[in-house]
Amino acid sequence: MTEPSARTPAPAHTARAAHAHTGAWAAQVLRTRISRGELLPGAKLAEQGLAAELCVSRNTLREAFGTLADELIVERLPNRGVFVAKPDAEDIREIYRIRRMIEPAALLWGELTAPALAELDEIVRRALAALAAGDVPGMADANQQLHGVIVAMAGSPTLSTVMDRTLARMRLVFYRMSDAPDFHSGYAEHNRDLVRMLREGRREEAAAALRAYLDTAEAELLGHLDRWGL
Amino acid sequence: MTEPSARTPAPAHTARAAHAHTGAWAAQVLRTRISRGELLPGAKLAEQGLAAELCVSRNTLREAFGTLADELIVERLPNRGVFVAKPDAEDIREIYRIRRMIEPAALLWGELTAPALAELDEIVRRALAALAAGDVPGMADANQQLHGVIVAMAGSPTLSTVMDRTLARMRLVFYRMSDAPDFHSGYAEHNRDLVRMLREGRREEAAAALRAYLDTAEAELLGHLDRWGL
DNA sequence: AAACTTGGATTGTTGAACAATCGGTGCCTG
DNA sequence: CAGGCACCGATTGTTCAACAATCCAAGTTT
Repeated sequence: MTEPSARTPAPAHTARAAHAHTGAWAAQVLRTRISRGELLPGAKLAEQGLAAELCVSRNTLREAFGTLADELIVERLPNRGVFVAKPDAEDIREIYRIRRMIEPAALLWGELTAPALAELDEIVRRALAALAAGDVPGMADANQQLHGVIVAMAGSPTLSTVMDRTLARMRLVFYRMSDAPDFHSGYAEHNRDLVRMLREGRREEAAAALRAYLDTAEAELLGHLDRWGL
Repeated sequence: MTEPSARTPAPAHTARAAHAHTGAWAAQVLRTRISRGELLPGAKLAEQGLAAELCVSRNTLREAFGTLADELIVERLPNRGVFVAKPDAEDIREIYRIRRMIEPAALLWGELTAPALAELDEIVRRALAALAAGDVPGMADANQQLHGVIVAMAGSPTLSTVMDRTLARMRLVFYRMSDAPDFHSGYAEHNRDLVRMLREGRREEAAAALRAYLDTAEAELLGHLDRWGL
């Protein structure tokens, strides 16, 4: 069953792409919804309703759940259901443990190509523009892209996937703290300095600065999580 | 869940999976079989036969396939079937890209505890004993354990999982080259030196040595892959 | 009011069914 | 005799309907 699905009142969803595997397609739909904040941390994903809404069988939806659970975007409670992951303090610590390892490693030992540097410059430019415009989502996007490109310097698809999933979990953290103040304003200029060090070949310095940066960011997030409780 | 496993031989009778995650149980069974070399790279995993042998439905087995495909232990060719992964040169390069990042990072920035050091010593001791006895599988095991413990110093379950999966892929590489000469003899003493540097707090030195070690190991594997073709 | 029982809803798993696709076989054509 | 083409069986992709197991909440009993 590829395109058709014309048998049900296709809900507000134009997505009817040629899905290689229906399960993967469903996973991508849910991934996107979660990433956009349409499904907030803690929300329940009921099999019956979702299967009907996506026009896939429960079995196929279940396959998608397995994928998302592997990515820790979703939590599976046996016999209770599937819920959007709700990162707690320990999750935040784990996120930063990962980032504190692979990001500085990529800075130190990754391949520093001209295109990569150009890309970093462009992202920094966008981040500074967003900062000047007070565009918080824009700064958040640029920030995530920058750190993704840093890890991409390692040249490893696997590590880039790990980073992508980690950043997806970071987004869940931010959705949990949507009422907390802005975290990104202070980081745009910091990122600019980081790229400058890289361009000048001061790799050890950049790695150390990034590790310090990640330490303070983690502490700040944990502090706000404490303040805003739960 | 799924009990203490311990149930590979008898196919039919005893295998009534306890109600937990039958899919995860099936995945673990296949993971073990592959890791032991009972299923060699390139072997086909037919849905029908395997489902019958494991006493699970095709749907459940398919869930297990999804898990293993995510782990890159298994390759899924659309409409053709599922096969045990057969790592090629590019896979080897990717494996070492990963290891060259996360292992030295763990050495540099991980937590160097006394129990971890004791564990490393014990593993080195076993590796040297295996070397003296000419016990190649023993050396291979000790080697993998050592590098697993190194990454565990990072304190991150996620990174340890990445490393576990990477080592599982390494095992597939070795199964592909079972006719090639022994790779491990030269590494036991190298690992001993590595642990000594760590114990003396010479972290940068240990990280650099490990990166060099990984470079030569990769080159050696790639060379043998070329020599023995395909 | 606390503990127990019951009922309804949801998940976990299965088996069968059907469409889609692949690999090979053998025929036909040139 | 070589090459291409259509058919055929086998396997995969997906769905459906059913049932057992489990959980949650409400109602009942003491």
